[in-house]
Amino acid sequence: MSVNTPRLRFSPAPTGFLHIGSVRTALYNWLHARHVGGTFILRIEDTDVARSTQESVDQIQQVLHWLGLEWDEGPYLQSARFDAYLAAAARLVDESRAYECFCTEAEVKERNEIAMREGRPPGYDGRCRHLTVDERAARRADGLAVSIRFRTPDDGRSSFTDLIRGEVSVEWSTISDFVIVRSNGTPVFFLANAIDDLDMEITHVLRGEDLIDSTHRVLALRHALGHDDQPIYAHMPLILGPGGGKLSKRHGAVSVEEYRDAGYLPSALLNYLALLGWGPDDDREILRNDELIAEFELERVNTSSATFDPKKLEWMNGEHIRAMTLADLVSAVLPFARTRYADRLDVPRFERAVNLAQERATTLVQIAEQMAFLFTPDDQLEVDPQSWDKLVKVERAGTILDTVIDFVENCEWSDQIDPRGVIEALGVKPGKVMHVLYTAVEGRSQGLPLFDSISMLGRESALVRLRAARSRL
RNA sequence: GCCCCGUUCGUCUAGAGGCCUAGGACGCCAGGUUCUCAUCCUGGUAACACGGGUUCGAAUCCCGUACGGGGUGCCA
Repeated sequence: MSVNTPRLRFSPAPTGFLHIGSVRTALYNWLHARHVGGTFILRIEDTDVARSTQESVDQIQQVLHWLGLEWDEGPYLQSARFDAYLAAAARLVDESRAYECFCTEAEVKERNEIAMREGRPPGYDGRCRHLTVDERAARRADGLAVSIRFRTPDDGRSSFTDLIRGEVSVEWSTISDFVIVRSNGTPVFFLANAIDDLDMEITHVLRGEDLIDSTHRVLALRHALGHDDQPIYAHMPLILGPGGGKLSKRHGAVSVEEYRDAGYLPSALLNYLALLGWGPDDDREILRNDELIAEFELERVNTSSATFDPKKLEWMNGEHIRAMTLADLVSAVLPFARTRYADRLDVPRFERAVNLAQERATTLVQIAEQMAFLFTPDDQLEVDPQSWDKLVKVERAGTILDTVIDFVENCEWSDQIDPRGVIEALGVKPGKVMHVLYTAVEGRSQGLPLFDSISMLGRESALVRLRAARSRL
């Protein structure tokens, strides 16, 4: 009805953590809204009072904020609009487009199971469809619980145009009457969804493919409510776990919080998710948010479901880390450093270490861990067993350490303490034994560049560590 | 069971009838650069699910089969 700006909504159910698939739905809605200058609305679909939690409502908003998917309107809570839905349901009953149903959930379920067993299609059998006024009154007098069921058309087809898939249609006879108000008096998704999209003048509905079949029911409801116009629908492919099937906990992290805590950047997560089912029309893979917005085309979204690949996400996160300014990266790593070595953190050294780690890390957590040796007291430095084994096997390891200790003791101090000369003088190729020094100084045979590391630690601390390794030999 | 949607390298994808002896990216493998590791560079591996049509010509269009996913809830 409004022919003004496009209006889109992300409408999660607050029944748990925000799944990575839901995040992509939010992202595509947001991207399209921003791309066309539309309005992005957050609507919480909490009609299932029993399963919805305030905690989840808060979490959804936190996660969206963290990702930078800011909404323009809302959050609207459906639980605050029950009156509107119930009034509409009452109207539908008056008009005979819906009817009171006295079957209990358990009864319907049982009948469905019997039908399945006997090879008949399941679905509501229409038992309460044609009750007379008297029959209804009698049942109510018996104190039976009442739900309201929508009467679906008996024949004909339902169809709509999907922006991604084209025409989607189905035979009405395969869709049975469905509940729109539970016997506890609360409205069901289909009803609330239909009414809200109407009231909020939603123009584009982008959601997961799992909702494609429910579209027909929502459309029938809209029609019954007096609206024959349809929003533009686009059903996006689902995200599968490695090996196919639902992406679930057994595949690793499936909630955004887990990725955030593992040191992933919002920009990388968004970039990766955007590319799962869509791509710009050139070969670019690393895209900033503003580039995603500029390039995003709903018409280019794929039709087939995609498998989530943690490896590629990790690579992409590394790319985003490398693309950051040092100042941004420093503040991004800071919280991770604080939780690890809060009081020992010294800022100039931290910044220098971040700078060194930037080109060799894929997550923020990795960066924080790579520099841990800098903020660990000398006597608490943990030496990685494998690295130590490797050190022990080096011929003349003791001599090498002695020589380097002597060098570090007497050399002129600078920001690059390079012991290669004295090692070479021993007749040993420095490259082959450098891991000895890494292990002694950093606790691992691999890590931040050694010359910088010794310099950052300072002469005294470096000597303590080298001597500790020497005497442990 | 019935209904809906889908099917290009292991994975994400390009491909809208001839430009495809199918391109890019991740991964993997092999080299190179480098103070370690990583980054980076070079090269390699590897795919149009199958069967019928339509057409001079099909990865691209149609039909069927197989396979995968979703729905069939008083969940959303």
